[in-house]
Amino acid sequence: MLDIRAIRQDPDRFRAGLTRKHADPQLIDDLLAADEQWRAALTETEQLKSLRNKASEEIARKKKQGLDASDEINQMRDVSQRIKMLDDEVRQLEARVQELLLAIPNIPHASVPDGESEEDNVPVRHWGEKPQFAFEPRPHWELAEALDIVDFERAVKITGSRFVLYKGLGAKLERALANFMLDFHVQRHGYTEMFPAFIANEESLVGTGNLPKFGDEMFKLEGLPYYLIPTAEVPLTNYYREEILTADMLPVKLAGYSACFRSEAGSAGKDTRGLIRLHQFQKVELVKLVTPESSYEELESLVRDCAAILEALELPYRVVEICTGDLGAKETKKYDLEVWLPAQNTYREISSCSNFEDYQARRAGLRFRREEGAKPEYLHTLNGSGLAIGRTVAAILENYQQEDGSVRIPKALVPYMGGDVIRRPS
RNA sequence: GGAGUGAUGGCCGAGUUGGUCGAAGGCGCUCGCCUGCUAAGCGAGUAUACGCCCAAAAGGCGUAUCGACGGUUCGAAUCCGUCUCACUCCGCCA
Repeated sequence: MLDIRAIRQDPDRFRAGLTRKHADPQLIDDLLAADEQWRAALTETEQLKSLRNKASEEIARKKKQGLDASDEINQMRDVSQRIKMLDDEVRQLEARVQELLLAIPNIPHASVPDGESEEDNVPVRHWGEKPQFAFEPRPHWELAEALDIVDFERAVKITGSRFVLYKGLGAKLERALANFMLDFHVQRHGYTEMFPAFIANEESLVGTGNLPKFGDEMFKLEGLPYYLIPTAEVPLTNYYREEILTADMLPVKLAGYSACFRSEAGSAGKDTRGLIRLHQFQKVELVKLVTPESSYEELESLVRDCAAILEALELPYRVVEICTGDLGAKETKKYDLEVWLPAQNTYREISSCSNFEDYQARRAGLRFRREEGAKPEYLHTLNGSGLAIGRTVAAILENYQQEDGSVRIPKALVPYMGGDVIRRPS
């Protein structure tokens, strides 16, 4: 959520920001109109309440002295009626302002490259050597099926399409990656490990910005105000919701493993094979709560933290800076890490690292005090995938495959796997 | 799931015959005084949000907030209703 006071003060800046993001700048004018109505009504009730408070004191005093106060009481009867009506109006107008405010996207940071779509995203850095094969590299789903480590067909029987079941060393690989990533971020990067519930309530989802606008991208529990989390970002960012932190707690760095559930509405026909786009996948997510002045530095270090996993696994990747047209609603700036998938001859998103500035912090009431007695200020929040595990499995299978269909295990993962190769069952 | 108890400020805790209660008192914290040092003692201060005034800050004014929502009333922390949460006991359960 944007700062309504900042919008009142300089609406053009926000209209321009929305235009850059290819959002409708008219949203700002709708908001300002509603805001004006709300404040006019608010001023009126507050004046009446002030009158009533004074009269109440007067009545109390008179009664204490045994004097008659029925004149005042009768007058206030009407005033109270009027207040009741106006209060109702104020509530509705305020709700309208809130609704509009919650629906307005964040505006991009000045450094974000302009662009229409993902076509215009800017690769900023490449790492690693793409593997050379003396044979035609096979896609990860073929490898996985041949190795009998992922069962695509039976998973559909058990649940439905876009669900998978890991089996044998596939299941172990999934578990090994989770452990490896968590240990790595905790030990090398100083994150605190968190294991959240996979269900979150509506307040939390509003806090991170998934509601009210993106409810159809999630699975909702029938008859309950609960959703399956689309990412551990939700519980982690909401961990300190409605709290005021002290400066010495910052930066807060959390690493959480969870399953992530996405309805993938509107993605029919895309990535229907393999491990790339599923209704459930597992991920280690990094969340940071930081001071406003440090958030862009923290974004760079977040990208490095996530990239370090790819480097440790020796998977080639590139960093892409997301352009204004491809930026999500909540973000001011975002980098994607894309891993090399040789069988598809393409880079594929495996992590997404974003700065939200105070957009989520305002929604979730995440604040801090610089020192004892100082005014509370909103934090900046960031998050990044470190990494999406299913896509990491896909990347390992494709990059580490050998001609006989076996797959080597990256060195860093061998202690977690207890072996250095996955072979075809005999 | 059944029964009971409770929810007040950073914390503890008064306040339930409705009336200057944003809320006593204590603790904590901040600043100052005092004091060989520390402790103790003394004094002052110590919530949040929103609106208005002010170019802005400082500051001032107003409104709201005693779990949430709604009701009664001129007036509610105090009365009534609904809900939520926490705790205890019983049942069930990995």
